[in-house]
Amino acid sequence: MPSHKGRSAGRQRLPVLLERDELELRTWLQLVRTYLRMERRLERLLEERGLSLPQFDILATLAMGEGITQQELAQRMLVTKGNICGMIDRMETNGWVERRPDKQDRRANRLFLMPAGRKQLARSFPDQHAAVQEMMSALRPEELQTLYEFLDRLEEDIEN
Amino acid sequence: MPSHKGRSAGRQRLPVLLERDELELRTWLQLVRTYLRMERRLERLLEERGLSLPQFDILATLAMGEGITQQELAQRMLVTKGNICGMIDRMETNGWVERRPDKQDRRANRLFLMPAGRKQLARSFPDQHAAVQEMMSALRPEELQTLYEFLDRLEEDIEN
DNA sequence: TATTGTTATACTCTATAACTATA
DNA sequence: TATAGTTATAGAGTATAACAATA
Repeated sequence: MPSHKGRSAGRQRLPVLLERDELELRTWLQLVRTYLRMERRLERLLEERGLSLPQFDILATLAMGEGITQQELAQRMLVTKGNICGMIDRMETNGWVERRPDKQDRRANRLFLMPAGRKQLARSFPDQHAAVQEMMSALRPEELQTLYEFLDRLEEDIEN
Repeated sequence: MPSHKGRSAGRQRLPVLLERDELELRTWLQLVRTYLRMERRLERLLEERGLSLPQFDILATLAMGEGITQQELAQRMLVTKGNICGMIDRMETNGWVERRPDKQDRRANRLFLMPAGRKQLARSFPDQHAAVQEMMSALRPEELQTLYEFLDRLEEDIEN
């Protein structure tokens, strides 16, 4: 069982600009490091399936609720509509998703998963899931629950 | 004081692939959302100063310890050496950093901050710091400490 | 007028692979 | 042989801004 006091070679230390022990900043820097480590590993896994992380996110988002518009997708993913347009272009070319014009509002497209997209998600999801389970195993369930609540509260504070 | 139970419009929900309450995955998804929100906000701030987040990271890393090699920088930032080479090119063009050949090992470059780089860091750091402080204010000090420890343990588990 | 989506443009970050110089 | 750095190439993701169609 690893101690959390250990330091390995590549670890960053606090900037010289910080004289005092700045808990907020230290926590943010640790959040970045931890996130990046996990992200890189998950990206590697997805890459084997020919998926980028944003593409996986789009597939997963559509699996949660098909029929959203590109604008809605852009807002959920915190990117611009022009960005989403290009990403959907690529994913539609691959046959993973489909644009269907909205009958009521003819400006809008509704987005749907195609069989190939479902298949991609179904194939890559178990890997992602297993990797996440493994990476999270350093924390006990009650600790995970606490971590989740802390992160949730942080996010709420930001979006307001 | 915001409750952590609230749900706003753009929040994602769990994929349909998940029947049970998967704490690990739910926590990871929340980590992603929280990280992205904070990252976007900090990127906006840096953008006003003409800095990208990776560039800021490099400046901050060098401020922590000048004279590291490109290879060492690549390892700390979890990217390839070719990547670092291009980034240092851009930053050297801007006069922010400098390559100095290592006398002992003539294959290697040692990286140093230039006055303009120090100035960039000194100008952007207070903004970043204040934003981090504000975003982290949803948690009390003892909660921040706990969050830090959890993240640290997670990272250790991954890098081993 | 406002909104949805598209297009054009540009830039950063990222990776891989082949290459040079040095160890 | 192995390592540090460079270069060339490629691609994704991101943004902005101007545009068309529709509301």
